[in-house]
Amino acid sequence: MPELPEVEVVRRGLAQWVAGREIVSAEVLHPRAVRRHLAGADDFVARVKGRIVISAERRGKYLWLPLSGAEEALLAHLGMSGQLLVVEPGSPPDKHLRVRLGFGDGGSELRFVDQRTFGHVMLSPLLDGVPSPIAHIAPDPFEASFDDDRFAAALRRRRTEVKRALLDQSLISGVGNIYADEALWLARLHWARPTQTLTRPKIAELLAAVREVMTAALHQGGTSFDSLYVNVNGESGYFERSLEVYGRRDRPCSRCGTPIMREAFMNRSSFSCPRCQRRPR
DNA sequence: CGACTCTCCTGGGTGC
DNA sequence: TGCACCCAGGAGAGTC
Repeated sequence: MPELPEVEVVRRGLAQWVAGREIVSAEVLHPRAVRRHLAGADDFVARVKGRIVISAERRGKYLWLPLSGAEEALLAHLGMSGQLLVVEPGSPPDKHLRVRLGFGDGGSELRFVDQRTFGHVMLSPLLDGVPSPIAHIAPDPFEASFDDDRFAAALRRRRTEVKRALLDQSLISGVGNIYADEALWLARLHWARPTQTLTRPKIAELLAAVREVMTAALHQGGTSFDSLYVNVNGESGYFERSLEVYGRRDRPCSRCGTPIMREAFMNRSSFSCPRCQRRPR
């Protein structure tokens, strides 16, 4: 599942392999992939043609490619299973190929591949450099505009559980189920801890944990990156080697040896150490 | 507005 | 071997 670190690896790949190139052809193979482009697939195709990709940007789990001409960007979200692949033209089509872009230099093409189709691409206006459909989400914790004190104040005003708040992209963007569990483990917080009981030092510790697990993941994701492969779909190797709790039910906590437990929460899984992360009363 | 649930989707795994 | 079912989960839409 691509969260902030995986999406950042993709962004770097796009900046390296796609920026500066002119889009000359586009093909939408599955309408659901452009469902948020309300003017439709034909409009999407017509409007990306002839545009030069200026750069590759990211906020949280969203990626966008500002395009030449009007203040517009090609906005993408990978959902659960989305990949952006840079491949040689004519290479065999992937089973779940949804959108294909070709470039004027005749070189590699950009493919959006997505098995579960939770991801999407669209063309959207840029307002102050940010695509309008994501104007409502908060900066991610690696942006200069992310304000730790503001986050702490907003978190303490909430009347909810800390994990639910971490997953709320309007409070902090880029955190998904996996890194939420990992950061909570590192900060020794149970996912059900009421946000209004968190002290400011504890929130600072939690933010540091979020940054630490994501930075570690980014370093590992970056190392598996090679020339024509812009995909990182949560399969960078970080999953296998470095996760402390996610997906590790019944395996020993690396701090205390207690078996990790899995609980259902928000229709998904939460993994935690019952000893290091005491459930609130 | 805040808190919360529902819904979208596919394919691998599992139990009978 | 077939089939029903469960599970993974981001985030917008909808409810209260």
